Amino acid sequence: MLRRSEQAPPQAAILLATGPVRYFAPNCCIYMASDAAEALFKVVSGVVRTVRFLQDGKRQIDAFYGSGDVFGFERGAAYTLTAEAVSRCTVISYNCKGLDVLAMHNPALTRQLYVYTLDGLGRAQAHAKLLAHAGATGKIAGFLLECSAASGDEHTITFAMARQDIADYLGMTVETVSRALTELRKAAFIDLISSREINLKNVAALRSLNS
Amino acid sequence: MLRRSEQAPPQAAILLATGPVRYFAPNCCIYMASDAAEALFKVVSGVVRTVRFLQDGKRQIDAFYGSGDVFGFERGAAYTLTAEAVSRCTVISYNCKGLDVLAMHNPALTRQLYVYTLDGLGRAQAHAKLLAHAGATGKIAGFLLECSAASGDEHTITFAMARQDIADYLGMTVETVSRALTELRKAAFIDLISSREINLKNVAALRSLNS
DNA sequence: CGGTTTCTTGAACGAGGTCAAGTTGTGTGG
DNA sequence: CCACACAACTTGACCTCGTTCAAGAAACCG
Repeated sequence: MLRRSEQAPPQAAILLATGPVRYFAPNCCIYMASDAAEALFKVVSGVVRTVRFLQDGKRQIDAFYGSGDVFGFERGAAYTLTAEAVSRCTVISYNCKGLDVLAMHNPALTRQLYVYTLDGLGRAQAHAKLLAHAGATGKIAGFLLECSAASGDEHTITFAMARQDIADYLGMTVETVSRALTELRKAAFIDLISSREINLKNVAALRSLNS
Repeated sequence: MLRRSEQAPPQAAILLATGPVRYFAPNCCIYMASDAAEALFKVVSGVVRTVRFLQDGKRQIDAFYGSGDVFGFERGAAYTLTAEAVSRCTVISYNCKGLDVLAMHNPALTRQLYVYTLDGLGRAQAHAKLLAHAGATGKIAGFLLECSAASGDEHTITFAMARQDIADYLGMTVETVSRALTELRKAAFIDLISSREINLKNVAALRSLNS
């Protein structure tokens, strides 16, 4: 998650240029599951999460999106997930119908959409890998590495999200997240600068934990 | 998984028409992780799995593909997963470079690829939902519902895959899979006709377990 | 500075993993 | 067609790890 899209071809500018810009405060809803899927979104700044609410009241986070990432892709006519702002954030929305019309005349745009979807696919597969990975410490290690790769900074991570968000993303409880982090700190693999800021001291060790 | 692609637009025929057909015996390797990602594949008959092998020797199954499904999509130049035949199966391979050339002149084909990728995305998200879902019985219930949706037959499922495959797909052990199935049988939600054939007696109950 | 939320830590419990044995199923050769 | 060998599946007993419940510490905000 938070993986920065690789440098986008010129065509991507179309997406950036044409849609209205919108601002959201933390925890604000961008769209709801079952809403008509009329727009794609591109994150300009801040972090967005897509969420699923289960019958028993539990919450699952499907993905986090950082600047440059595009979200809102749907196979059907309605969103299957809810999108919310994690931090204060800015997104560009792009109307799908308009996009379709444009794509008719612009194969390169269609191709660009295809590549963004591939990004999402890789992201979802990496997420499944983390979830299937037995062991709380390994999951957290993998999550930290994802964050590190997304931020660009190899060694310092600044979380936009709370512990509860991390827990719901990894399918565990806040308590276990906390314990796993202190365990990694005691092993001297990381430093907990503050609750939202972490220093990776031994990336190789984290990588081996994650497999 | 095993979700049958919704009826493909005419353009899909391009994919079907142009590539060489290949046959695989059970457990045969179709491509390996780190191989050059030169082809997409479409399943004609049988079932295929994509697999990830972890350092500790454990195996994760990323997805199952049944007839009509397309697999082999990659963001980069190499496959990140290994594809293997679950049962004896027939697939059509399609060279990616040729596809690129075609797509230049055929926006509809590019769009079709885009839709197939959306399929994969939805599949991966559903998988993540299952994996994050705490509770062995709930996971199995969700898996059975996926299989039922894929097969078309609402009530009878015939597995192509072994228990170990199910376990590696759901991130649990064979023993737990077995126990969860007998639990569902004792609750009279399913009938175990044989080890590879299951009858869903109470779909509503399964659905509520899965949430 | 007080109040609220977030984060961490502790203790007890329970679901799932592990190890081991038994059962069923399948394919092969006599 | 049966006997045998091997693989797949099921079941049981035990133990580990993560959840749950509860309390305390730290950060955030009015």
